Formats: sequence, C-alpha cells, structure tokens
Amino acid sequence: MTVPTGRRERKKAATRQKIADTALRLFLEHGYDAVGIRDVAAEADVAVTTLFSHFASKEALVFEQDEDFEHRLTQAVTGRAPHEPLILALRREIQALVRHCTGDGAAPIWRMIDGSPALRQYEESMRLRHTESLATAIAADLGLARTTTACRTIARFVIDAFSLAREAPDPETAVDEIFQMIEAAWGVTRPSEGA
Amino acid sequence: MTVPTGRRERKKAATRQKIADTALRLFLEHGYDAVGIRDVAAEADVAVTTLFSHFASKEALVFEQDEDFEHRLTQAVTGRAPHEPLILALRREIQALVRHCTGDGAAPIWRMIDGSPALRQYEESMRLRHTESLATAIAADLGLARTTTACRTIARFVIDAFSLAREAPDPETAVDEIFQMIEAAWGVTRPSEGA
DNA sequence: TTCCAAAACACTAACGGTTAGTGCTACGGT
DNA sequence: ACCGTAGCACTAACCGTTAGTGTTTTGGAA
Repeated sequence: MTVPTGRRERKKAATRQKIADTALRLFLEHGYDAVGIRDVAAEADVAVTTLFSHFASKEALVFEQDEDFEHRLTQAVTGRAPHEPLILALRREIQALVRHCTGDGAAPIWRMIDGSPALRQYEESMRLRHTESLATAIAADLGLARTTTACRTIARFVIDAFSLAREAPDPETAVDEIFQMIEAAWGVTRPSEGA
Repeated sequence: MTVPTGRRERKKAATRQKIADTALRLFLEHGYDAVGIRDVAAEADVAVTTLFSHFASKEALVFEQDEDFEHRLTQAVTGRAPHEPLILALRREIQALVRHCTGDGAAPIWRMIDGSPALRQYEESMRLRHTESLATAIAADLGLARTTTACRTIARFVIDAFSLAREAPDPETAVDEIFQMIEAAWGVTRPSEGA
C-alpha cells in the first residue's frame, strides 16, 4: 500500500533497462525493421507480454527517455531565473537539446530514426504531446496575460524549432534563425507589456 | 502502353469510391476502431488485397482526398494574384480550409478523427508531407530571397495554424490571431525588401 | 476479328505488433 | 508466518498488412 521501499523497484527498473538496452543494441546491429519484438524479448530473456508491460509499443523502446525532453522544456519555463525573458530561456534549452541530439554519441540512433517512417511518425506524435504540456506551462507562467491560442501557438513553434533545426545542415544557426522568427511572433501577442 | 481511354479508369475509380464510401459509412455507424478491414472489404464486396491496392492503409480510407489540401495550399502560393502578399494568400486559404472542416457536413468525420489516436497520428504525418510541398512552393516563389530554413519554418507555421485553429473554440478568430504572429515572424526574415 | 500485354481483382496464407486471459512466483507489509 | 499485490510468464488469438499466385477484364495491335 505504501511506497515500495526498494528492491522491487530496483528489479523492475533493471528489467526495463535491460529490455531497452537489448532493443537498442539489436536495432543498431541489424536495423529497426529487421528486428522483431519476439527477437528483443528472447534476447532480453523476458516474455513478450512483459516487454509490453514496460513499453507501450515497439517505437517506445527507442524513445526510452522521452519524458526527459518534456521535463526539460517545462522546467526551462517554470524554473528560469527571475526576470529572464521566456523566449530566451526556451531558446537556450532548445539549443542545448539540439546540440545533444546532433552530438556524436546520439548520431547513430538519430540516423536510425530518420531511416524508419514508423519511428519518424512516432516521434512527431510524441512531440505533439510535449507541445501540450509546454503550452500548459507557458499559460501557467503568464497567467491571463496571453490568449490560450497564443500560448499553444508559441509552444508549437518552439517544438517546431527543434524538429526543423535537427534536420537543418547547420542546426545551431538554424535554431537562432527560427527563434528570431518566434521572438517576432511572440512580440505581437502582447496585450499590454513585453515578456 | 498509351493512356487508357476511359472505361477502365472509370471502373477503377468507381471501385475506389465504393470502398471509400462503404468504409466511411461503417466507421461512422460503428466507430473507427470497431470496424475491421475485413468488414469493410466484405461490405464493399471486394477482396482485402484489392482494398489495399486502392488505399495504402486503413487510415487512408478516412483521408481520401488529402491531395486536395496539399494542392490548394501550393496553388494559393503559385496561383495568387500578382503583387498579392504571400502570407495574405495563405491566410485566406487556411481560413477557407478551416471553415470547410468545421462546417456541419464534415463535423461528424472530424469528431471521429479526434476520437481516434491512430487517425490523429496519421493526420499529423500527412500534414508533415503537406508541409514539405508547401515549403518547396514557397521557396520556388521567392527564389533566393529567403533562406531554406526560413521557408520551411513559415510553411510549418502555416500548417500549424490549420491544426491549432481547428481545435480552437472559435476557429476563425484563431486563424486571424495565429496569422498575426506568422506575419510578424515572416517580417523578420526579409533580407532586403518586404513580400 | 482475333490475340496479346497489362492491369485489376481475387484467394490463401502468412508475418509482425499487440492484447486478453490465466496463472505462478516473489516481494513487502502486517 | 501470512497475505495481498505486482511482476512476470505462457498460450492463443486479433488485426493491419503483404507476398505469392492465379484469374478475369480491357484496350490496343496484328
């Protein structure tokens, strides 16, 4: 009834991690499409149903830490330094996220993602979820100083910046370019004073 | 070898239409998830494989005329009156498209779409395709007057406007609000003179 | 008219992701 | 020491989708 104190949680986390690691290894070795769920389960030495009790879908195995993305963005809004402009904080965070994705360590994974329509589609709808919570965070931060539509629009533009920059030849410059546009868009929403 | 002159094409189109109509009817009657591909095929009196030779997926049955959307947007760019500002033309077209989707005739279909995660996800990735061709059309219209990134960004913002407005309580006002933001974003991309 | 190549269509069977149903086992709290 | 819960396993299936194969229809050529 109370919070489980430890071992069970650790075991569960270990199983989850083992599945995720095994999946990623197999995917990178043989290609995402060439590896079946049954292969992953067998290699991780768990039952298929166990795998699906930890991950909602095959694609979710690849985007294991998607909550991180969501959390970092909302945190960039709610936890920024006092008086720091909203858009500036978001720009810094997106810049960091893009840098992380295009770094050497993550490159093979993203190459795999870009090569699979199923994964790209999954990523898009994942980002859409992130957009919702970012919009909520922005709206909460601003109180009633902006329209709901304006908040949702800005949230989506910010997420767009990530996707667009990631695909651009020079991601970091692209972030700057897009955020100039976002800044301008943000500017015209002010009902009274600037951010 | 040459272009088929008629009857064959008509028959093919008729089959396609019959499948689409049957599918939509069944989906609206019993719900999208409750109707299987085998049901649709049986009711339309075709084989499952025939159905899939006309439509790439189950979701595609619902978005039968998706090319229309794509075509109308690119046409709004390339076929607009001389000297008409790009963004204005796009705003008018998006306004029309939103009006059409929220009209009484299409309402049940969109309610069904909003109720099914699979359909929402499919729609999103469909819009992403549309974004690409819109970006291409915009880039072609502008020549080298803008960055590729700027064109792709604006294209995506315009598609976003459609999605966001469709979900807003007052869609038409939302289009206006979002397009004010797009206009501002567009403004800061000018390398020399306005559009 | 007759014949041919292509395209539409059909059928069976299967593949791969996903889930329901059922039950066992191990852990943590009492 | 005991019990409820949660993690896990197994089977069997559902559903969308595709490969393989063969049949009919159609438009054009001989």
